[in-house]
Amino acid sequence: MGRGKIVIRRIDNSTSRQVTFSKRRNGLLKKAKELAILCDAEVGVMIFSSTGKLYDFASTSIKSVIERYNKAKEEHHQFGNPTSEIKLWQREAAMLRQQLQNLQENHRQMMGEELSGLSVKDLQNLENQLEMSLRGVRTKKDQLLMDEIQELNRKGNLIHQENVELYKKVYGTRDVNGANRNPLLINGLGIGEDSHGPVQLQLSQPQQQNCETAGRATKLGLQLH
Amino acid sequence: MGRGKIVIRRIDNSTSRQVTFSKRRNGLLKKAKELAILCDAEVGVMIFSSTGKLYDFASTSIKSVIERYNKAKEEHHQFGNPTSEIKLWQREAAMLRQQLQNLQENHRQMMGEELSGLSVKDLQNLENQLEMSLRGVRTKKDQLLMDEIQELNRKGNLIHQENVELYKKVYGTRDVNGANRNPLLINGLGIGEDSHGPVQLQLSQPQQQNCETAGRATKLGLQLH
DNA sequence: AGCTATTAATAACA
DNA sequence: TTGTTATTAATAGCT
Repeated sequence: MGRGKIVIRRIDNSTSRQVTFSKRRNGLLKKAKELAILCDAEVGVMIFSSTGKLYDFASTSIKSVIERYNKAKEEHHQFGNPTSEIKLWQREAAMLRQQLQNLQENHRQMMGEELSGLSVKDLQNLENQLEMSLRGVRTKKDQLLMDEIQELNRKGNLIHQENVELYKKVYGTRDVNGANRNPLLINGLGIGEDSHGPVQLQLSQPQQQNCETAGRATKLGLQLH
Repeated sequence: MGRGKIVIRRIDNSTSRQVTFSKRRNGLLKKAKELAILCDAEVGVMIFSSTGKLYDFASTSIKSVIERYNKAKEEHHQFGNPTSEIKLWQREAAMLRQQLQNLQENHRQMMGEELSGLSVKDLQNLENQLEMSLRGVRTKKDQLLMDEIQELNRKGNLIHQENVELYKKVYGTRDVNGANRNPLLINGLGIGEDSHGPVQLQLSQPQQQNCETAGRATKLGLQLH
């Protein structure tokens, strides 16, 4: 229900993620409100943004909803009314520490460290993941470089145009394309030796090749057309 | 969004109200799920139908959401109660959360996700790291496979020895090495067709080759010596 | 429970 | 951030 279809998967781009969060959060809260009114239901919604900010809605009150939830689960006073706030924070810290530890172990393995204890199958999975990551990174890098080159071409063309105009002004309309070549750097970048037109740069090959593509020419470089 | 427009007001007809409740409840839960996934948020929804039945969703767990909610509310009213120990634990948790977030971002990049925002240089560094990791993982895997093969060889040799002993017992000392070959699987593994000695297996090449090593033989397999 | 005609939500863009 | 609009998604009214 937008300009395009999307798959439900964490949005990579942080800005888009925030915009979508804001819009969908409002949508969710509105729907919760409507459900409560239309169907005479008691509804509670709690949302924490990835930055930790809280947004909530309750048709009655969050307190009431939580109490009713606890009652329904027959776990009175289990979560709603912590005895010791300090203990609560200690548990939070312990949980975070645990998460951190898990992620750190995972991270070390992805760094190629601490591999003892892994089976051949584990290692194969890790290897596949790394290969996939590598492909992604290389693709992204190639893309950036291509963009850069395109930008350079654009600028080169502008300069070339400018020079052609200048040439006309200096020499009038006579002999613009003929012999008696102007010593001016006609393309504005000073690398197109024989070119009469605008410079065109591009990657001669994908930036990096996977092993599967080995055997083809692999030199990375700029090529003039 | 239906055959006709409706106003948000309690539906009088009990049957319609129940049908609408069922449909919109599913819609709300779906939207909550999507918000959590798309925007990396922690979301909890609790719904009580007018008949008192409970329906809920939580991206983590209702328990976690409620605890976090309580914490957030307490934090907000904490001005009057600056207990030093609580603040200590809060800072600890905040620090851990920060660490976790940093590591998560790093991890996502190593998984080849969320690469927008990285420069070509960043991507090059990441690529180098991934290549290094990949080499480490492959080396470790090769080592494990080599160990496995060595163990198989050891066992194979033991079996071979045993068979030689049995052969001697059956045929006495005559013609142990001569013609009239025994149909017994003399090496105990059934793959050494012409071998007169113990079987020797080994990796013909490193398990995987990096691009740098492309051009050398790359077939993975077992080789008999 | 299914099926559409419609409305509502929202993804992409400005 | 806030608004606009082309599309998709949700769903109201029926079967």
